[in-house]
Amino acid sequence: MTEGARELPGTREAAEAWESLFRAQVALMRRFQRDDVWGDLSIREYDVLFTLSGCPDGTARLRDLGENSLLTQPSLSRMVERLEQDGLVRRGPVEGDARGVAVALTQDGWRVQREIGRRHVRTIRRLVGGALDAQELATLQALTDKLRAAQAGIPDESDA
Amino acid sequence: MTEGARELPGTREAAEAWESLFRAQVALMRRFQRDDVWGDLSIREYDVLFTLSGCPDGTARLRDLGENSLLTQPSLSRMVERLEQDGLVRRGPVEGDARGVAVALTQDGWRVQREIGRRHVRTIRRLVGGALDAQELATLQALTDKLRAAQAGIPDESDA
DNA sequence: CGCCGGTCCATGCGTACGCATCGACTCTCG
DNA sequence: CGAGAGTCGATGCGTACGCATGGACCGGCG
Repeated sequence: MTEGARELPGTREAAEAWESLFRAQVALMRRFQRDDVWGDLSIREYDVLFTLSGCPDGTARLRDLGENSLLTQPSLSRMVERLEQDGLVRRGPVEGDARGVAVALTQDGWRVQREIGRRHVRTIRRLVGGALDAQELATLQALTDKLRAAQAGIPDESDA
Repeated sequence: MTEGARELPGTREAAEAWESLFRAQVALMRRFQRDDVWGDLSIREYDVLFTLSGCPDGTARLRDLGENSLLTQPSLSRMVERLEQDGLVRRGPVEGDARGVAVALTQDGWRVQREIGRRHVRTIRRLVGGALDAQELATLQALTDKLRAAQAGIPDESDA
């Protein structure tokens, strides 16, 4: 603490860590986007398929899909509509809640996700695995997992 | 290595680290977006102002701005056009290259960036600083800096 | 000097996005 | 059981986006 400014402890550290995290994500994302592995769909659409592929039966509620996405609810709703027209997902009712929409991967959806994922993971290995060793990767994963998990416990506004 | 699959060493570790990093970024970004600190401009527009605020004289070439952004060149071009109409930046010629466009923060641009930045950094401190301690933040920053820096040295295609 | 490939930014165009809102349904509570 | 608040997803509408392309300029080479 060499400055005289009455800065709350940890503010600079937090801001700089976030900026580094954000910039790293942007730099990698730019390269992933340029990568020629996405076929006909956008990286955001792939992300939805990927999320579904990690859900039981490749199925999730529209609402739950939105939790892991930066898209707004209307945008996600229309994206799923397009994915259904492309035959990659199917929309159906939710057991026990007539408001809900269940989104499920079709056979084609599984296949497309697997094919793109296989190519994509190769790029990840090259760009991420080529930058950090196994120990560093484990540490990075632990820290970002912790960072993400903690968000659930922090309220929207701090002014108690 | 307990699996029989012929998986290249480090592939899973790299993929899992990237997914954790990505999800953490999405989770934080969602909360930042909901945060009521952005005034009239989008988070992407603020990011441009923030980048400019870290450049000498608050000035950068359009091309260089694009390097730190996920936006395409045409989108960035039009965003800067809007920011100029809003009086936040000024476009001018580049010394020694008549093709280039220099983007500079105006007085209003500096002020708006500072005001939003001040509020935003408070949220960062709460959500990021509230999740990791100083040591962890330093480690996270070091790893993501290294990850980002390494991208410059990795070619687009690996198939030599 | 004149040409030619490469770079930099702008523009036409179709599409996906976010915001506001709506209709349908669920849940709570009197 | 019925009313009102809350949740979930769809839709109208204006706008920002990405893709393809164009025009201006730079740099190298004959």
